[in-house]
Order: sequence, then C-alpha cells, then structure tokens
Amino acid sequence: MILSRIILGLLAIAPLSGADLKRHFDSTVNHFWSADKAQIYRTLAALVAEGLASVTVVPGTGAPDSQEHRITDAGRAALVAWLTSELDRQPERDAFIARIFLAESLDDEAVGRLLELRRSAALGQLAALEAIEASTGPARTRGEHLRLATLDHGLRHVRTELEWLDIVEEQLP
Amino acid sequence: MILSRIILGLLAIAPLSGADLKRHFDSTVNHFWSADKAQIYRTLAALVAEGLASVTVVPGTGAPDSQEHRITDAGRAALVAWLTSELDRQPERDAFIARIFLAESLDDEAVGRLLELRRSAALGQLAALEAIEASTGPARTRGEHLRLATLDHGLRHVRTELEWLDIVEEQLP
DNA sequence: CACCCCTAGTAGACTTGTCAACTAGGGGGA
DNA sequence: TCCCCCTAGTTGACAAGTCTACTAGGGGTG
Repeated sequence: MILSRIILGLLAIAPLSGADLKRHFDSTVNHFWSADKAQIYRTLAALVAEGLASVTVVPGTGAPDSQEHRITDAGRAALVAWLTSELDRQPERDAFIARIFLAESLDDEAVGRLLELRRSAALGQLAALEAIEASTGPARTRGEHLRLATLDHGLRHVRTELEWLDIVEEQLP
Repeated sequence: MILSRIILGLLAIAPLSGADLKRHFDSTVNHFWSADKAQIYRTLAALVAEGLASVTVVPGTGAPDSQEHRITDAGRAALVAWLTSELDRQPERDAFIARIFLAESLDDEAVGRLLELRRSAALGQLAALEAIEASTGPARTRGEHLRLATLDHGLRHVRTELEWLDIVEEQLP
C-alpha cells in the first residue's frame, strides 16, 4: 500500500520505468524508503491493473527496451487521497539499538566494536545525504522546497546519531 | 530472526511468558522494536523447538495459567552469537517523510495538518520515553547502564524530530 | 444463576518484503 | 565468432509481520 503510493508520487513528478524507480529507491529516496526490484515491478503491474498508471514501451538505445509508466488522473486522485489520509502509525525498528539494550553479557570491547560499526554506517548515510544535497540547487518550486526539508530531516537525525555515539563511547571505558 | 534474538535477550534478563513479552514490546522496548502477539507466541514456540528456551506452566492466580519461558545454555550461546554478528543493514522506512517528500500537490494547510499529526505522535513518544526514564532509578549494573543509553538515544531523536518540525512549520507560511 | 469482561494463548488467512535464479537482447573484447 | 558482462524485466519460493477471530477459564455484577 505505502510503496504503491510512493511510486505513484514519484510518477507524479515524472514518468519512470521500473529500473528508474529502482535507482531512486537506491539513492534519492533511500533516506526514507527502499524497495526490492521484484517488489517494484509487481507493484507497477498492480498500479496499471488498477488503472492508476499506464505503460508505454520506450525502445532502448544500446540497452533493453524500458517500460515507461505515467500516472493517470485516477492515479493522481488516489495519491492525494493517500497524502491526506490518517497517518499510519509506524513501529520503530532498530536492531542495532536492540543489541545495545541486550548487550550486558558482552564486554566493553565487543560493545565498542558494535558502536564503531554503527558509526561507519552513519557516516555512510551522512555522505550519501550530503551528496544529494550538493547535487541539488536551491529550492525554487514548492516541491523542491518540501524535498529539501526531508533531506534536512535525514541530516539532522544522522548528526544526532553521531553525537549520541560520541557520548556513549566516551562513557564506556 | 531478529525478533527471536530480542526475545532471547529479554529472557536472559528474566523468565517471561508470552503475555509478559507483549507488555514489554508495548512499553519498555517499544522505542526500538514492537511485535504482534501472534508473532510472539509463534516465535516462542520456535525457540523451544530449537532448544534455545524451555517452558514451565505457572498456575495463574485469578488469571489464566501462563507459560513461563526461560533461556537455556544453548539459548545464551545463540544470543551472544547474534550480538556479536555482522550488523544487519536496516532500510530506513518513514511513511510520513515520504508524504512530505511527495506533497507538492497539497496546499500549505494540508501539509500543516500532516506536520501537526507528526508532532502529536512525537510528543506521545516523548511522554512514553520520559515515563520509562522516570520509572527507572540510576543505572547501577552494566545492563542498566546500556539500557539507559538506548533510552537516551530515543529521547535525542524525538527531540531532534520536534526541532525539525518547528523549523519546517516556521518556513511554511 | 446468567451475563459480561478480562487475561493467556491459538489459528488461519493474508500482505509485505526478500532472495535467488532466470529470460532476453546489446555491446565489447579476445 | 564465441564469450562475457551489462541492463530491463520476470518468476517462484519463502520469511516476516499483521489482522481477525477464536478457545478457555476466572471473577465480578445484576
């Protein structure tokens, strides 16, 4: 459900193929959602079956043909309906924090290793977010403004994560 | 997999029944994991089948009998193995941020409503975390220290969220 | 007593997401 | 030419998580 609406939202910005979408889920929107390619193609097929999107085959130049999907009017309506619907409560899920919570049988060194792994993951995210930030100019349209705000959201949380790691590591020895 | 290890970790702190675990997933550990009761009971059965936990029926006083699960030696070994294994990379998933990212067809008022919903959710989480914080004394053991650190993690992120909401709402009109 | 509600635990169907292997065609290099 | 690799898309099996409805017993209330 959520994935289908996110895809619809991306199609509302521009027509895309399954491979294009996969690229988005691996980069620009990766900071709030990701998706397996199998799932993307199946969702796309479902959207077409429901009449929320349409397909046209675009002959590939030096690459396989791609199936460009565009949002339909019904699709736009479904998108707005979702955007304004009740917020789906989302469960927090953080396996790393779970480990720290349960780590009493580990020695300081092992906990330190876990923290270091988390730090490098966080630094990776930070770099990815900064790369996106650098590659987008200043917000000119309403849409760009909103997208920048979500980028900022990601950056703030990653920085908070790094600060927390500093503090916890300091307390360890 | 992750859920089974988290349950194992909780059983390592104290023996618990399925209902006890459900209470934990709804309160103390809710800030990093939650679980459906059907899933908890099935996982518990699997742990027993694998020999990682054992059950004893405890006659209920004024309530149905409960099945107390305790971790076995094999269970402790499996727990440590998980705690020190490679970090499972976890995909970010935030349907609310997705909406903001895709909200260009919404007017400011509708976006403002979304932000307000998110704010009240965040305030609810903040209250829940502060309630847990208030109900736990200062950390005396190693385990308590680590658990407090994860609470602090949650608090910091919730506060970051509230700050971000302030800034975005300020920029809206 | 009959009724209702509460807790502990169970079961089935279903949705969502993941993994791995596969087709099909183009292009490039030995 | 043969082989390999790349991209786009497809499929099946499966794991994880959710939703709904259910059994079974205790206890309190009219």
